[in-house]
Amino acid sequence: MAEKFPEKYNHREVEPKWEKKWEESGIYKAIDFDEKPKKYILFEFPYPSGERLHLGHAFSFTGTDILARFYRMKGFNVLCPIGWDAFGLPAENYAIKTGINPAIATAENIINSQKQAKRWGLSVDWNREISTTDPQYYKWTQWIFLQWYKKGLAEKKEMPINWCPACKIGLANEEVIGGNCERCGAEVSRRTIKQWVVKITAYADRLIEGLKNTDFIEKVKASQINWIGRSEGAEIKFEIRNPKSEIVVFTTRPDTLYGATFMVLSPEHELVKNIRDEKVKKYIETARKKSDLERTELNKEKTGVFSGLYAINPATGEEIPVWISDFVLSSYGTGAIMAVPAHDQRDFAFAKKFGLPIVPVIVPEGKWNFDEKAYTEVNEGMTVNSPEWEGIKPSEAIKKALEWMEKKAIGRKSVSYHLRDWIFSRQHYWGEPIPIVYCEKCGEVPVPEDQLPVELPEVEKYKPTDSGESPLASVSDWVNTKCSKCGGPAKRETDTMPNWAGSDWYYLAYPLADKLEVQSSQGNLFLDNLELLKYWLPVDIYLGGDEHNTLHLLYSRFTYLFLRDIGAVPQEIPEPYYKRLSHGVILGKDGQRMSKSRGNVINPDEAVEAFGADSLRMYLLFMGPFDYTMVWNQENLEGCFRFLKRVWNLFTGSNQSEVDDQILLRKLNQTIKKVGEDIEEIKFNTAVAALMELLNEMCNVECTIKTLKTFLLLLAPFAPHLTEELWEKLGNKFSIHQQSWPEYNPELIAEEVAVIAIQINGKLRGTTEVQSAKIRDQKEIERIAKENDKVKKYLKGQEIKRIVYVPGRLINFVV
RNA sequence: GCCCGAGUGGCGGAAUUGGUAUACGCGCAGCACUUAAAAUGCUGUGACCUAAACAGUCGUGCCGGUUCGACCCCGGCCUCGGGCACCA
Repeated sequence: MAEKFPEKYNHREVEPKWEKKWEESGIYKAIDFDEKPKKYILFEFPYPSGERLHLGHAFSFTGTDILARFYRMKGFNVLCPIGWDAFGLPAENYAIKTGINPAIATAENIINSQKQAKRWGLSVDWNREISTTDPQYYKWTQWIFLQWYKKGLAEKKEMPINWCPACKIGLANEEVIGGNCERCGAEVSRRTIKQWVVKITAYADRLIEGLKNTDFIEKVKASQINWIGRSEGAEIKFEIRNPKSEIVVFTTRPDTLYGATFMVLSPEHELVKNIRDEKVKKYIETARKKSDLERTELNKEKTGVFSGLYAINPATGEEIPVWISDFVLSSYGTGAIMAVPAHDQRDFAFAKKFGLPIVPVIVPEGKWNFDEKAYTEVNEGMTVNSPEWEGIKPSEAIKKALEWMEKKAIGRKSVSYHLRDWIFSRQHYWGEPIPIVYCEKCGEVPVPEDQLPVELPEVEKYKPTDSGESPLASVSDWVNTKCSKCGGPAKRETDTMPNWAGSDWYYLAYPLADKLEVQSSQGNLFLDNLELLKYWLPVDIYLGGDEHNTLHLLYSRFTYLFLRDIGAVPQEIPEPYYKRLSHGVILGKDGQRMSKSRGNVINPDEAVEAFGADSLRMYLLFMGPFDYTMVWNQENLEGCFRFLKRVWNLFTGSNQSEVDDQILLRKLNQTIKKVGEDIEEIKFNTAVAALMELLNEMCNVECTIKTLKTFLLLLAPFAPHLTEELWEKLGNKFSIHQQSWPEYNPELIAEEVAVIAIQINGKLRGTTEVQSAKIRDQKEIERIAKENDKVKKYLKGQEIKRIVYVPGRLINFVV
């Protein structure tokens, strides 16, 4: 019998007590090369901002923590780490406002965030904590960049970028909010400047193919594939006689070549640069001034200008005019198109506006008015006016057209991608310096690897300079350096890396965390530790938000594939993440996204103070499916608090019995099965419900000590503090979180009696209880069912045409 | 426009993937304890019909289909949420 402990459930006492003990005892340590099977469970590391960690963090971290605790109990060597993605704009903006060095503000925020995370009862391995702003960390972020550089995947290039005229800096796409600068709100325009670019497009196909080595949920795979946007088609050459030149276009519809009645070049196209015509020059000038937003928002009304050039349609041999319009993008395909207004809606709109001819080369099966709309169907209709591929389906004509073009050497198969190369420069201060110097003699020179890291110097002003350069440009001590090749004077690159750079490889840093601190300048973090990486990789379960399903996931997968190509990560492991799960979003109680301006922000720390971390954890998981968008409801949180109080009171009471209650034993075994399966399937809400059901039954009877212990074990991942306390009070040794997950007895799960539904024509008319042993005996069930009074009533005077019996479930009489 | 996801009581959501719709929780109502309230415990709670119980009818966004049987599968819509978008 357990001792009596009649005091009230006091989370304020219980929770900090155990958090301290867990920290001192280090029970959540992940062990390198342990014999137990490993499980690498990862949540997206947070950004430690002045706002502290928010409810969304508490939610996703808790979900991850349930998995970590569960798999630990299941006998796995679990790695569940935490770190800080600490470079980035918020810290820099804060520095601009206050003049406080971002390094100091960030360090402070990290301390506060650590306190929060610990207070939530997360079972992370704090020995492996990392921060992207630590020079020993970003040394390797820079090293990866140098490897790209060596392999020709990183280069400095003239690129059109988003430009904020007020802040005088280039902005990444993610820093442009609705066409305006995220920082100052000014309207963003386009500007071409020299930028570091990483050729992620070289990996486009492999990033698609690699998905088959993962177990990502469908929507994640879909978003990756969508973003890459692979499309197959053809490149076709169009000759220009005067002046002699040619235009190459990319098209997915080579079958419509006979219908190409004009061509369109993007304003940035090479050929356009030599045209002297005033109207053309003017058009190009206005196009340049337009922001991306304007260019795409004006999609209703097409603009354009005739170039004065004519090209030869290689199929018809006819001359067709070449136009210039900004609806053709310079960054996709070849920056030029053949326009087939009869079979492309955009070309159609352009032709209508400028009175260009529309020539159908595919006839639909039904009626079609080519004066109203383009016909774009590929799998229906028949080609016409196309001597080389006449009278066949467009999809077949595509193949024939390709063959014909290849034979005639005017075109070939080609693939295009929506994916663009990755602009890697930022004119910000608070980021990793790009390890390149510019020597007067030798030109662009990479910093030798043994001189890494190139440390970020302190600056006085965090705003960019008037020239649009990074604030680093003004630190002359730092900028002026020596060339590693010739020893002559050189200047450092002053652009820094984007926020993605540090998060590209952080999942590799956790297994290597202790190596980060002690590495020598000669050693190589990756190459020297391949075996360790091989032990821990891949990440078994990666939990994150939908907002990172495309870019972060793509960039980090690309980084991994690249590192694998150069042998820096294990060859045996093709992808960094095996399973990717996305968590949902919690809205404020008004059903709106939480934001300071709306005043609907729920502070997780307040909830923890009022009801305890365990209550909050239970509630976050119980509120709905883990990947749903859900609305915060304080009353439901209190319901979970009540549940924990009832648990406490049950254990406080002295209603223990010596003998197992058979009904309870069955429920207990069913619950062991259910909770375990639900956790594995990320159905936390129903796992919690099952625990509540079990508690309800336990409250109605006297329980054995064994039952009580088992219940605690099942609850342990969800309410780690409470269960640890009660575990101790039952007289057990520390810690409940080092116990094994309970096993269930399959024989005890089966119900003794089955309730069988009786249907007439599929409508429920009654139920009957049958001994489980008899459920296979259809004759017997039929007999019992027919004796049911209600059934008798319905069957009276009816002829039974058919009887459907589902063993143990229902019997249906068809009359 | 394209690609995902979702529509179930007063509310959040369950439903062994074709087999008794609404588990669990919240809310609400009643009762017990209390001088009273809070807390706690117990009972009830889809709608309609009925004095009530029984019985019955309806019921998972809408219309139709398949099936002995459909929240679940098929066809056609509607609404909401998220992402992408002049990508040739």
